[in-house]
Amino acid sequence: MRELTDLEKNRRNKVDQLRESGIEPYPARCDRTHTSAQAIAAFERAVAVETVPATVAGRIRSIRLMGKVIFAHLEDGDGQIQILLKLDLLGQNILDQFKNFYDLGDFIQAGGVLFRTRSGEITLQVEKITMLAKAITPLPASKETVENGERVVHSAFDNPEARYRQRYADLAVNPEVRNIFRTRARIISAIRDFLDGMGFLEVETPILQAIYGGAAAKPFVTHHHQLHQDLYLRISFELYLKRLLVGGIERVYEIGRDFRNEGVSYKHNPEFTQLEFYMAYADYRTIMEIAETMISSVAETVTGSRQITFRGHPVDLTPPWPRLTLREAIRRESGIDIDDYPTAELLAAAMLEKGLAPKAEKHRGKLIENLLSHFVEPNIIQPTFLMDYPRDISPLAKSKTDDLRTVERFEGFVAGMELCNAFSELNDPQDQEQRFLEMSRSFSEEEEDRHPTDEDYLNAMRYGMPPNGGFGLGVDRLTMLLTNQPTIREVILYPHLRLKEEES
RNA sequence: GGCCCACUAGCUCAAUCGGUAGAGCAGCUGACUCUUAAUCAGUUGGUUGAGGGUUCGAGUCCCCCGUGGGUCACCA
Repeated sequence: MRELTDLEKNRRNKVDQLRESGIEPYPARCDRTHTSAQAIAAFERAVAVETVPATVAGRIRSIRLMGKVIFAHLEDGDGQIQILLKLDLLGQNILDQFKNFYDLGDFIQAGGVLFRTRSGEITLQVEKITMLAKAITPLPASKETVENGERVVHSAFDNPEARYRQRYADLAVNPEVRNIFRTRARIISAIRDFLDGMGFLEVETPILQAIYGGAAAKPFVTHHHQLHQDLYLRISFELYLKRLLVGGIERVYEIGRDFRNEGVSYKHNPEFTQLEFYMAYADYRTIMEIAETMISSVAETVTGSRQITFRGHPVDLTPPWPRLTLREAIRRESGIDIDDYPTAELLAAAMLEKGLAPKAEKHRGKLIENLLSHFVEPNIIQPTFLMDYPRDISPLAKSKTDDLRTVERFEGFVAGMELCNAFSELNDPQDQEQRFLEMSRSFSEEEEDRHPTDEDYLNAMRYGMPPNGGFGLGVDRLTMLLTNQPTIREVILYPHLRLKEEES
């Protein structure tokens, strides 16, 4: 247990003193009649005909002692409202009690009547004031003022580590952080509305999986004690969702958490929120149209526009998005035409000339992915679909009929990030079995990267799976885009942080 | 995992060449009946992320560790 600071000890003593004088500093009930916004609206509606009584509740965010009068601002979920305590109305005892026992950060309740101050601010003239929850630890100091219509924050609590570790304090003092998460919730609602409107069924599939699959990632491993069985946290929903197509559900989606045991970065968190949907009788071209329609309409619902600004760049999400083959995009950005280098060795040599240092043991598809992430991805600011990917990095996608080395797959890029990934799903059980075999062969040297073959998935597919298109979207990245945040940590409430060494 | 940067009061930040650790806000005491970063006067508060070293003397230089940020690598 951490020792309290002097400031905290001081406040804790106030709790004791309040109790000694018969006041409970943490009462179970309050009787708020208005939020701050409701109170202000009620006063504006009343047009000074009558007095408007109201009881508001919230956190004390500022106090201005003026001798025989005290101004303060309360903050609640709707915003802030000013309160005024006057000596002639409340008496010396109440005023002294406020001065001695009420601090910034305390939750209080204030009842009285609304009026407008000389400077024009709608304010509650307090008749009764009650402590609702005494704060022991002072909030990280921050003061704000409005200058020329701009909100200026002084001494803002902005150390990223402290903010992420103590997100509660971050949210309490930084309203713009609260807004990010409101927007995030609206994004997810908008996605649901969109898909529900198309007749998709939302489902939940296992997070604990005996056999993981559906993506290229290392899993987290856990263990079921009673069953004596290792389990993996899912790295994707894909294989479970597509089984549902076999079961006759034609349109299905899931929004949930994936877990990938890999490096963290400004666009990677070990757990992240993914949307996947699968649609029978659709192929990747149909999915592409749905993707651009969905993302742009979510943007419009949430931000009011299909044109947004991301880190200073105007980004226009209005469909249709440009479509470009992966081969063409790489050729434009790097000068390498991958079709000129049919083997991994030749391609690696060409990449070496361009200043890349590809690992010799990589296979060709991985090298192409390298080219994509190095030359192409950072340069795509406007939304763009890259299509037609190498078969050997797309084991669940259907090959193009005229080119067996290439599959019907696309990824959507915006603002230098991969946002979504989709393909015409492979539904030929023999082909799928073959792909699984190829995968386990080509990675047999690196135990760590090997993925187990999901026999049951093949069983399902042998019952017959309708042709379908599938789609995956990084919800956190979409949120970054629509809230203009430079790192994924800003759009995840509790991003992964290393355990901090405790001092004993 | 590599490299670079940061870590100083509750918060945000200073501290010259290695020479007494400082400011604003918060806190505390007082003045003030329309303030809103209120104002004014006074005042408390520090194991400079941890540990070790060099030195007469270390926030500052060296070593090591921790955490965070950035970047590169990794990510069938």
